[in-house]
Amino acid sequence: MGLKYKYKLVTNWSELHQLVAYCKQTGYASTDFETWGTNSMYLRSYPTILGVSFQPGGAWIIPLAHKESPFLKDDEWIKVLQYFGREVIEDLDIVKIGQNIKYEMNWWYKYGIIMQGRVFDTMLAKYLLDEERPHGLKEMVTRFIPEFDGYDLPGQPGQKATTEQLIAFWSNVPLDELALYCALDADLTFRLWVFFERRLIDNGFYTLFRNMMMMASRVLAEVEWRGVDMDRDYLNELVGVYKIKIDECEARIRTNPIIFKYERARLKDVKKQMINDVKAEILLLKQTEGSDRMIKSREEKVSRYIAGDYTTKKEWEMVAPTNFNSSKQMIDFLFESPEGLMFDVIKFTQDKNTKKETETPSTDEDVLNELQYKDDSGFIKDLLELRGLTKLNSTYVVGMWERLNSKNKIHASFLLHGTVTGRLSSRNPNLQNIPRDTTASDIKKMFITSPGKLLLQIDYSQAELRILAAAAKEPTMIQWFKEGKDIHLAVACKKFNTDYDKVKVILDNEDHSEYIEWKKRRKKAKTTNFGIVYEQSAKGLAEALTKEGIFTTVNEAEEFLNDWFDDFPKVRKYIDNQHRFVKKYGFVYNLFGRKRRLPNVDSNNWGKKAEAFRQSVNAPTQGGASDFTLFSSVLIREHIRRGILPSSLEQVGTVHDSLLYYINPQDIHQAIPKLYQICRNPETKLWFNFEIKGIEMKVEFEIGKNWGELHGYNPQENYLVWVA
DNA sequence: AAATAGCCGTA
DNA sequence: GTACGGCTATTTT
Repeated sequence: MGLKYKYKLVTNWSELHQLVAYCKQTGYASTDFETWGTNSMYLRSYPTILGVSFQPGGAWIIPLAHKESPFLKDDEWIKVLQYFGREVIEDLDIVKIGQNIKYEMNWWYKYGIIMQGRVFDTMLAKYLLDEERPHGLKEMVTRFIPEFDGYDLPGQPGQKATTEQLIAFWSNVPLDELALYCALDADLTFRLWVFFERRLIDNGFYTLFRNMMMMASRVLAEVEWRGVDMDRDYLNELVGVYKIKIDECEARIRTNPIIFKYERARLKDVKKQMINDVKAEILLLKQTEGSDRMIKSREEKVSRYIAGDYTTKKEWEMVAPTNFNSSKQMIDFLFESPEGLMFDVIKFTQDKNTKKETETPSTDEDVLNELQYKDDSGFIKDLLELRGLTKLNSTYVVGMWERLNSKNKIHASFLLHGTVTGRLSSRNPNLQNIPRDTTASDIKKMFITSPGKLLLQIDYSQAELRILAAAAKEPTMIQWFKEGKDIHLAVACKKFNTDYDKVKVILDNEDHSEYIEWKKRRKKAKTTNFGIVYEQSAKGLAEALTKEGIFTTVNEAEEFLNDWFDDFPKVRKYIDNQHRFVKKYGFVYNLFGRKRRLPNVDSNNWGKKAEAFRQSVNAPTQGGASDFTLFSSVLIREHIRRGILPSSLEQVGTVHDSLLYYINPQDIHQAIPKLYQICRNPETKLWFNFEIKGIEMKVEFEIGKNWGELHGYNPQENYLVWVA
């Protein structure tokens, strides 16, 4: 980089006092940890240095557990860190600035420091101002402070580096090198704050930033720090069960005569090809003088191949048994090889950049389901089963097992900047895609509670449709929601011109002659309702319904959609309005003032353009619904802090429109009515200066000992006996 | 070693 | 037909 940049190294307590004094004087502290280990929850991880900037243009460095640190003896660095934490991080009058400050909060937790007072996260500021990735500090510096473009700590291991490589690297970075890098991080973060704060205010995002994003950041830091408890014994059991299931399934496939035949023919071909390749080489070598030795070695190779004697890794790979996890190999077996099944290709995969079909045949679940009818060997059925099992096993069984720490907990990260709509994302692991019990009834049961506690799940029902109805001011839909009707059923009743209460009676009686018919009709309506939110085409809706076991033609789906819009004309109008708006301005807002920029409305690529228009309707709907959930979690935390909700209530997760908590059983009956009030009608007027007219959100409560076995809240229940 | 492709789990 | 993240195989660097 060749930049002249100075930082000040703190080498004794008097300099530390000086630094604290400066922070108090300016009222600002932009901080950045460099650490050994990326996750503060790991017992063995620790911070190596802390960079602190109290004004733009420079930074001080506090060496902590770094091996050149002057505070190594008797772990004095912990006292140093805690002193700075108490004096600065816990000082209500000092503004804390950081890039991804939730991460810093979790490091402070580790040493008993609770970040307090005003907090400013440059990453989340940037996210509100521009929701498209990347949101990294490096990228922001490139964009906004180009004179520092490209600064970095050289020689960092890549993303796939092993633990050993990471240890080797981070244990050996010299203090001066690390300090320079860290100082730049802290200083440049400070400089970004300077104009981000201004821009947030100018663009009308300040309320959303302060009252939602920064508050949620604290909520999620606590969620991550707490982690979720896992049933290790049960998980161990599952590991065994899945291994057996997969082995059996694979054995069934391998002994299938059709595979046997294909495998033999394929290996013969491969071998022939390998030998031919070497023979061609020999022919080529024979034209050159003095290559006798090379020819000799290749002739030996040929005889080795003939004898089936392979030595190199590459050779073994070529003659390896068919890998049923490989879509490439499955394409060969299903569609291309004369020794295989020679099915007609059903569809091709889609290029996600151009949104166009590729030339690669698809072997996804839909395709296999269709092929299953033409396959009498049983292979497709087994392949579908194997796919399902290996997916569940690698991601959720072995995957979770590998993440268990010594306290039988898992600490995921919840990202506030993970999506373009305002939803959260979760990773390491993703706790938002754990299979439901209809997919795999055994997986969710591995998520349990701490001893003596119960799980409490708060669900928003039909959140997106309610938001859509409110945004569109659609009177019929609003009326139905107000009456507490099952919206999907109500839509079905309207469509089939039948009285709602009459159908309700039918659906309460499984033996009724029209029971199945109305079940189907409700499903049809539900799928259509979802389709509306995504702006699905008639073709897409027909496919979706057929997939759900309700065969529908495109014409019929089109009729269904037309009827839907006739019933809810204001929704059609709303969609048109969104399209007009985005065409005019290139962006849309949701109820909370969150912005979705969609420059692709002017794209020359038809597919991208159409997608942008769909997003102009979906983003505010999806984002609005998730903002309600997120805001509820903020309010719940505030009520706990004020003592209005019990302190035993601890959030452990969230999945888009539901919140997951632990709670002491004796607190449940006291907490539920308050939670109901908070979630059903959050104080949006007070905090965000808007109200949704006429619509109240609907929340449901479920309680259980594990995530896989939840039961609806019952005011009469004695939950104390559940933990006995 | 890193990036991409395909598939599939969730709301 | 919106919004994600993880795993595995394969291709690219």
